[in-house]
Amino acid sequence: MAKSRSYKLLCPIARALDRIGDRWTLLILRDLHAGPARFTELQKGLTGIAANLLAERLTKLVEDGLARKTESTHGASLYELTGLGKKTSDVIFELAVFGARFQAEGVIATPGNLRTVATTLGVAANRVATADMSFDAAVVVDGEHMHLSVKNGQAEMRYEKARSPDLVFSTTYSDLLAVMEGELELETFATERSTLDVLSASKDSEFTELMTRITELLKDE
Amino acid sequence: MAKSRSYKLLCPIARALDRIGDRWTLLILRDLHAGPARFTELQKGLTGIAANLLAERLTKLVEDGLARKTESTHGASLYELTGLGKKTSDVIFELAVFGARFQAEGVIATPGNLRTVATTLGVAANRVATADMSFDAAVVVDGEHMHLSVKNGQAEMRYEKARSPDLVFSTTYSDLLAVMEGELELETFATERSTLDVLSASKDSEFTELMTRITELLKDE
DNA sequence: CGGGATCCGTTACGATACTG
DNA sequence: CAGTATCGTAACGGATCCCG
Repeated sequence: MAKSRSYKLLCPIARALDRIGDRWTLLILRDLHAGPARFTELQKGLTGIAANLLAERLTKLVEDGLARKTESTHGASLYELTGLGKKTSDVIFELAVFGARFQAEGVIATPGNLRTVATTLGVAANRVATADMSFDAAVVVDGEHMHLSVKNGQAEMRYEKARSPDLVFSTTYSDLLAVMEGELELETFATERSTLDVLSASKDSEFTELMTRITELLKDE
Repeated sequence: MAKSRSYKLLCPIARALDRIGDRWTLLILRDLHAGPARFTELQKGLTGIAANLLAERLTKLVEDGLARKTESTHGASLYELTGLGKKTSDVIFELAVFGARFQAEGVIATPGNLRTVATTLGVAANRVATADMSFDAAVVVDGEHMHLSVKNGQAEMRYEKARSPDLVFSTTYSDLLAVMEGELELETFATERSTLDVLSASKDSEFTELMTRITELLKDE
């Protein structure tokens, strides 16, 4: 079971690719970085993946210790990253930064869910979060709920509803992409293309600061 | 020409993988980070790659603007990274860090040349170099010559002979791997398993500091 | 209905051989 | 030396079926 060609080379990069270099594997990890997910949920987010491939990849991720399968109640299996799996966030972040240089081309499939957005924003936020920031934000994109929590210089974005957020930030997927790609001014985006409901005073400036830093991060090519 | 399945997904990570996610592509980039190389030289370093695959991948890298082919004199073609291609160094560095957690397993092929080592050390050095460092080091591993130049907080390792180095550091591939994997103490490595010929005074402490920082970088998992 | 397993046509890979 | 050509094999992709 679980194939995958191995490079069998004595090099850390090759060893990394033997674990996470297979087709789809990094995208599966990407979606898992947004929190535990079920098989069908992953399949929806990874437009076009075949069921057998997703099953194979998940099996290998579990074998390699990057993910774990937790059977919750009545066989409803949940996949989540292990500590080792979470270490891939830096790789994923650098891929996102590199990929942000290119325009989307040709016919593009819309993802079945926005886990991809959650992770991309999450790893970016984690890079720019400062120690003095501390808040819980509900981020709503095209009606899908995400939960960004920042504390102690660490940021984490989960694809789930926030219970008691300090603020609620709402926008659309296309506007978010536009601002990421530099085609929409952050100013316009913040004032006209999104809404920010502040529930807890003084947290909004921290959130705005974080968003500003993220766009700057992607800007310096 | 130049196939490669495309994810066609609206996500920066998928866009990155459409460029550099194909099998072998990241390893080719790895070797190119050690400086311009010829077809056969790349083929030697990438143990096991088929000639047609290497040709296909190089064509695609050129098409995508990550590499360029410079016909020098009598048809002796050289491949080198473009500015865009060099931007992959962060991705490669993070892959190396992640891969360094795993032990080499099973039957492993020895690389035909040590470009892989040059790049791995080079990207690591680039992360830990400080602005006050400035030297040219000749690094010799198993008789293969590399050139590490550090200046203005930037480090670059090339797979070539240094012309006028400030120091010459010699060791073996297996000892280098052992110290990277934490199986050999840096102290033992530096005093017994390698030689350091200082040609220019005061540069040796800078080099030692750099090496210390690299091993520490890989240590904090 | 969620979570796969099985089957099968298509595509990419890998090894070897061959050519300018 | 720098690839191209060929071909068997392995992996992918899509669909269907199955089981709790």
